[in-house]
Amino acid sequence: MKSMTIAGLAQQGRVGVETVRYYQRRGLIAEPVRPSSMGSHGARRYGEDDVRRLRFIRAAQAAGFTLEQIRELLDLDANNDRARARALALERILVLDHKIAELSNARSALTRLANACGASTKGPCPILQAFDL
Amino acid sequence: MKSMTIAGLAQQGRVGVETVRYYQRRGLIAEPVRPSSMGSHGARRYGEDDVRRLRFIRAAQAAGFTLEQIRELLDLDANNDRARARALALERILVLDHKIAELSNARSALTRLANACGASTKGPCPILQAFDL
DNA sequence: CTTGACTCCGGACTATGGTACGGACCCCAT
DNA sequence: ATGGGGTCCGTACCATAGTCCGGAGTCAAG
Repeated sequence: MKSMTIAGLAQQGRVGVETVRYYQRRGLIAEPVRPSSMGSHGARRYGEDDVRRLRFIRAAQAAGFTLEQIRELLDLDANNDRARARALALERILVLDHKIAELSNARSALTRLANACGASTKGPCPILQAFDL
Repeated sequence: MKSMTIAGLAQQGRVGVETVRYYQRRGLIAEPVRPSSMGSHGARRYGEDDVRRLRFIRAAQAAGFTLEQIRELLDLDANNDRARARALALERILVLDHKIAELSNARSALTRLANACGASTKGPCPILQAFDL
């Protein structure tokens, strides 16, 4: 399993082939040289590094980074720019903390709403009031 | 402050006028009858109910509902469909729990990354490894 | 040596949630 | 009564992150 084609890479990264191609266009994944015996056609081959890169992209996305920011992170990795990487990470942690708090509040509101709507079958279910924190 | 124009409503809901109009097109906010003395022109007037509705939309968005789902919630509120409202709330809580866990993991990963990148100035800053949980 | 699966590529299309624009119209203060 | 700002309306445009399409080339098995 040392070398695979784009379909294999996509599968290992749990994304579609078109998504891989899209990331290539966006500069997130390098387009390997084609081992064309002649002319310029032939399928590209990918390895473990590409799979790691692809997985990193998905994880970073889950962390809320945009593809553009992920592109920067990958560049940073190549450049070994520790300070900038650290700054981006700390910045994102702040946003994440905010987001986590927000979602937790929303969760409380929804729990209250679900309880209120389950409590009885009469009277209005206070949907609009659910988020009045 | 009993009645206001669209600009006032937008301000109270901390959104832009264009956004209010967009929500109207999407059916999230009713378009009040225009108190046209004659013909069919005259600015619409909005009240506290509309502000509440607008704020609800923003809060529900923060909870991860799409505008389409929010439209459904608002319809439910009008219809008093407790069961469906409860189901939507419970469903969303599951997604929220998943999302919160995901973001918490990402936060840990970023904290480790920030530490690693701050620890020393030499050696590679393991950006790609940051999300290998 | 043909057929079918896969690849490459550019460009068009989708969904979501807005944001901007231009012309027509209307209301209020000066 | 007039001029500027606000409103109304449709349409167009934006960013993000894909997803799909059609044609052309290629490769491997039968």
